[in-house]
Amino acid sequence: MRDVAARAGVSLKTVSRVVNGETGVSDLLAEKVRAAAEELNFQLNAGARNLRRSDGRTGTIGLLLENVANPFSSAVHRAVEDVARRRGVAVLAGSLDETPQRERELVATFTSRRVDGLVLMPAGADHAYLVPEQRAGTALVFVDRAPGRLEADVVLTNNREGTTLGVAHLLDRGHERIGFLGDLARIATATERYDGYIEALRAAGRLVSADLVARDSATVEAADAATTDMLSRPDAPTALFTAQNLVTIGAVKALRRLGRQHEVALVGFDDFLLGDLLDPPVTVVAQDPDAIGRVAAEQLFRRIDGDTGPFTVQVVPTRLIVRGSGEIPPLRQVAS
Amino acid sequence: MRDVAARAGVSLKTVSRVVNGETGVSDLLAEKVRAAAEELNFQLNAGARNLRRSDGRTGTIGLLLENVANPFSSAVHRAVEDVARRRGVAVLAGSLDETPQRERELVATFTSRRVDGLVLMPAGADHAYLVPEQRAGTALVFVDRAPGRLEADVVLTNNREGTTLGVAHLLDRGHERIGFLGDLARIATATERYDGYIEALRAAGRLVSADLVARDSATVEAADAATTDMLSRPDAPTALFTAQNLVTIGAVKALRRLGRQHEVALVGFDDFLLGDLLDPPVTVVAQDPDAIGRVAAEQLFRRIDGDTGPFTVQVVPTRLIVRGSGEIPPLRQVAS
DNA sequence: TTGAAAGCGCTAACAA
DNA sequence: TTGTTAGCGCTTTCAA
Repeated sequence: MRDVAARAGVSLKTVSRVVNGETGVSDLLAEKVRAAAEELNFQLNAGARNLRRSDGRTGTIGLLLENVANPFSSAVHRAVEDVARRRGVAVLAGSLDETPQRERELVATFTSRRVDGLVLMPAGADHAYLVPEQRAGTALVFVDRAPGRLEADVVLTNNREGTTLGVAHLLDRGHERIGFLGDLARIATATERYDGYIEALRAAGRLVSADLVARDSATVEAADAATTDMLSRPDAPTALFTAQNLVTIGAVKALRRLGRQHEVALVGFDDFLLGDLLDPPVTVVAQDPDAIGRVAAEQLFRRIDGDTGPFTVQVVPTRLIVRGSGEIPPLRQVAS
Repeated sequence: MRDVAARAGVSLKTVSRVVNGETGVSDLLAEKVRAAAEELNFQLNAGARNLRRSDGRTGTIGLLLENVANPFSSAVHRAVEDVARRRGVAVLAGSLDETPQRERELVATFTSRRVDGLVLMPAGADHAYLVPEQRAGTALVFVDRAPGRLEADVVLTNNREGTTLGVAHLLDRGHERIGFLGDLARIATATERYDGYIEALRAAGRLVSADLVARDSATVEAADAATTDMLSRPDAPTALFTAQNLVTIGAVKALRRLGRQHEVALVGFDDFLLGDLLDPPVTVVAQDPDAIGRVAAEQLFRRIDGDTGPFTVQVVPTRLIVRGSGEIPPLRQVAS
């Protein structure tokens, strides 16, 4: 910037004014400055500006996701990016892989770069460590999972209600024995979905049978095995509710291998690419990652802009997408 | 940092030494400093450090992708992140949506934050605008597509050879009329894949028939329509090569709707989630986004670490994954 | 082993 | 309308 000033024959401050689009610079000088900046390929140093500025804004936010490569996380990412882009804000992103320690490391990496705010899909359960950061003015919005030991804005999926919706759909079609396959029980959303399953059964006056429940089936392979196992039992379920993406895929694989995909009903939580092209097409309770990301980013920027209202909990609704697998009627038990 | 110094009763410089792990500080003082830093929740300001440091490193890199939410891009993202994480480097990411203007905007957003390097999956064809940036010492690695009017390191997929492999696979099974459905011709990789198709036919002594080629079918809908159209012609192909992800899905949909998915052979370029669960499972020429991202990031850090060797072109091989759809034999034309 | 002083590139506050 | 000075939080340089 000094070089630009020298070349344009003006003071540093004048260059600063032109670069920042401030008023009160004559057209003549402004033009000279612009020409000099162009010739020297001048680019404002955002770090230096931030150091001196009174508002202390870096125009950068941090985004902590389960895994930048997973479809749900990356859809949230894209939605956050779109909101940030409109304001010229850059997005630092990182993956946590359900590792609380990684969460703390990434938060430190981002806050040391003085991000204006953080959108977190948290891996840990205790966020008290963020209190000083929050007090220092960093905006914090949690997505998909609520913070622990910390008050902050949250944007959540309707996990319990969505599951209830899906399970009720199966009950309505006459299924009496509905199996539940879920993600790791230590993950809050997994527990909420399990609660939804229980609630739907209770509401219909059904008993919950322990041998129809397989929680902690976190991978495709585990879900495949659990499904195979559950269906081989004497009192096998006539329908399955799979509470997560990979779990659904594992169940589809197992049903396919057993040749029972047109016999056992299936409703999955969370939509996935090509679910409509499978045979039968998979009925799902779809989340809306796009809305989650957008709502979270908008809340974040509201805080960054100075909103000091009470913390909010925003719930993004799920939607039942009927495609076929969830509408298979119960198989009549053959008397043996 | 000044506060920490005051509280520990030492000079600024001593705190700096401790925080940076420099040697030559007595254990006593170092401990005092650490205690004070802890009490005050001290966190080093990365921006201020960068402003003063001689090497000018920010410990941040920029990553420009086609779209952070698309499976190929996000897999590259994850691989880059993993390499960066090992060095404590943060990653700024953004989507270009095939828009050259957006590419320039994002580059500016990132370079004004003084990233140490940039990994680009470019949208534009002219990268001369990056010359000053490159001269200023920003490391530049292109992925998936080569730069235009600029010399830089590149990591590419074996597009032409991969396509040749897939088309030869169909020729080997006796197909004489093989349709080609491709992405926008202005995208370099799309053209390379088309060239591979031509080359495979030529190598087998076949003629290229214009009515078997539909380039510019960039969306699922366009590919669906093109497939439907092509298969309704008198001299319809007995096999299809689809040169991109969404194009493959469009073709699958069309074949399914026509009820000909077990009749017309299909080989797609680029693998996709659940391709193995479709009926028939889809044979593909798979790229390796993981390797692409890893190799690119490693090259980037080599440059950041001062490697001044000649620019490199690294080609990541593709792999034919045989699943069923590509092994359907040619349908005998019924004499009418 | 420790510290004082200068200055990175920029903007705030004030002066001309 | 334009410019001068100080200082953001840190590291470098040099001195003690």
